[in-house]
Order: sequence, then structure tokens, then C-alpha cells
Amino acid sequence: MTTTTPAAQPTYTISDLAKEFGVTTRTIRFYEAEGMISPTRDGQRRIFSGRDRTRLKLILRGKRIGFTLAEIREIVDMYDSAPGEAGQLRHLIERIETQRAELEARRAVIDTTLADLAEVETNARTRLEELG
Amino acid sequence: MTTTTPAAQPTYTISDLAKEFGVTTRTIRFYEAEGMISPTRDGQRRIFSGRDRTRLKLILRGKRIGFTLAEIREIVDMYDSAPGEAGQLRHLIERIETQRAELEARRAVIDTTLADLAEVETNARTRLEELG
DNA sequence: TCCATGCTTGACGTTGACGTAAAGGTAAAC
DNA sequence: GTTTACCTTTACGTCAACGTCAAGCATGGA
Repeated sequence: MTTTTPAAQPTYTISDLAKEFGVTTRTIRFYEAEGMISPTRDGQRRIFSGRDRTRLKLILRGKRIGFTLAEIREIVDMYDSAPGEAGQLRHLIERIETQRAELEARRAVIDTTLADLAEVETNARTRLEELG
Repeated sequence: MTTTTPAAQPTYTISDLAKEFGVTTRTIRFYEAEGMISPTRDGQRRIFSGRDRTRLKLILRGKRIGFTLAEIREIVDMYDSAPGEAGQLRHLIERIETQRAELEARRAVIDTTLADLAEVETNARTRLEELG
């Protein structure tokens, strides 16, 4: 009976990920230098795991909504937190609460801005009516 | 019969606004240099109107949600658009639609992140249970 | 074997968004 | 009348987040 070989985890080169996410390799190396991604090596070359890929995706998602890398680090590290003991778990939950509050605050500002723009648009449409 | 004097519009010094919004005067001068606020002068000194104050508030609101000054300029200028003629009004409405889409996209990313964090939190609480 | 491709590590350059220090004007307060 | 408190302009400094060379290793194909 052959031992079932575990399904090989997918790996990626730096340019695989760069192409997939539309960033330069320089950007990815920068994130590694900042300790936000930790690919292994094959000789000199970097090998990125699925976990690395996920972290990169999370980093870019954070950037998408205007977070700084420092803020993103805060969030991304939560996904990876080890099981841990009770104290650590409670600390993690606290940090999540803090982040939740920040995210909800930002969403509120976005909603306010959307409402304001809707009003500007209504005014513009009214003036258009008056001209028509 | 005395002509009713129109209520004097409120004005502000640079430090008035700096204190109110918790930024430095340098920041406000920078925004002026970038053409985002245009206070009048009393000799050398800047005099900020209610309109200037509103623009500053909008700028800081934009920063709050991680927009760059270039992006903020796009939004803030919409509030001040003059009545204008039909073509301009239609162009304004188009720009508003574009901004609306961007804002809604960002809100969607925030919601996804909130959902993810909620899941991380649930896991953490479950592990806490198992330890308890 | 040589060449192209893709990877690597430096290291300096750039842009945005201000900070900070220098040198001076003015007006109210003592 | 001079000190104090704010204001002004000019100008160089800084930090984040990469961009942009430069120079070199490795490997697969002509």
C-alpha cells in the first residue's frame, strides 16, 4: 500500500504574484523587507506559498481602502495569529474590536460623503431641469 | 428707515481653524499653496470665510478615509461648482457618478474586511471556550 | 558555448504630505 | 516703548512607499 502523498501545496514565483495582482516585483520585495511576507528560498530564489499569496492579497486589499502599511500590518497579523493561550486570545479579540471600530468609522464617513454627493447631484439635476 | 445690515459672515484666522480641526497652521498653508483653499487677505494675514472652513472640513474628512489630496480635490471641487450651463452640469453629474462608484467600492472592501475579522473573532472565541 | 530570461542584492531617486527652523512684520498688553 | 503673541514668507528636512538603475548569478534553449 503506497502512502498517499499529501497534495503538494501550490507555490508561486515573485513574478507569478506580481502579474496576478498587478504590482511590481519591487513592491513585493519591499513588503518582504518590511516583514509583511516571508517566502522561503530555493537557493536564492523566493518561493511563495498559498499563505504568502493570501497575505499579499490582504495587504493590497488594505491599500485599496487607503490604509497605511503600518495599519495593514495590524490587521493582517490577526488572520495568522496562532491558536495561543487564553490571555493571547483575549488580547486578539480586543484588537479585533479596535479594528472593527475603525473600519466602521470609515464606513460612516463614506456614507456621509455619499449622501452629500447625492445632494449635490440632486441640485445639479434640478438646475438642468430649469434650463431644459 | 435704516437698511438692514446683512449679518456679517463669520471669519476665522489660520490658528482658529488649526485649533478647531486639530491640524497645524503649516498644513493649512500647504492646502492653500495647493490651491485647495483660497482665503482672502487683510494685509498679510489670511482671512478664512465659512466657505473656506467648509472646504477644510471636507479635505480633512477625505483624509480620514484615506484619500489622497488629488482625489480629495476631485470631490471637494464638486461642492463648489457654480450653477453653470447644461454641458457643465452634465459633466458634473458624470463626475459624481464616478466618485459614487469609487466610494461604494471602498465601502464594499471595508464590509468584506469586517466580515473576515468577524470570522477570526468567532474562531478566537471558540478556542477560548475550549480552554475555559 | 553563448545568449536571453528571470532572478538576486544593493543603493540612490522620487513623490506626496507635510515638519521644522530662520528671519522678520505687527498689534495688543504691560 | 518694549516685550509677547501671532502672523508672514522662504527654504530645507523627513518619512512612507515604492521606482529605477546597476551589476551579477543561474538555467534552459539555439
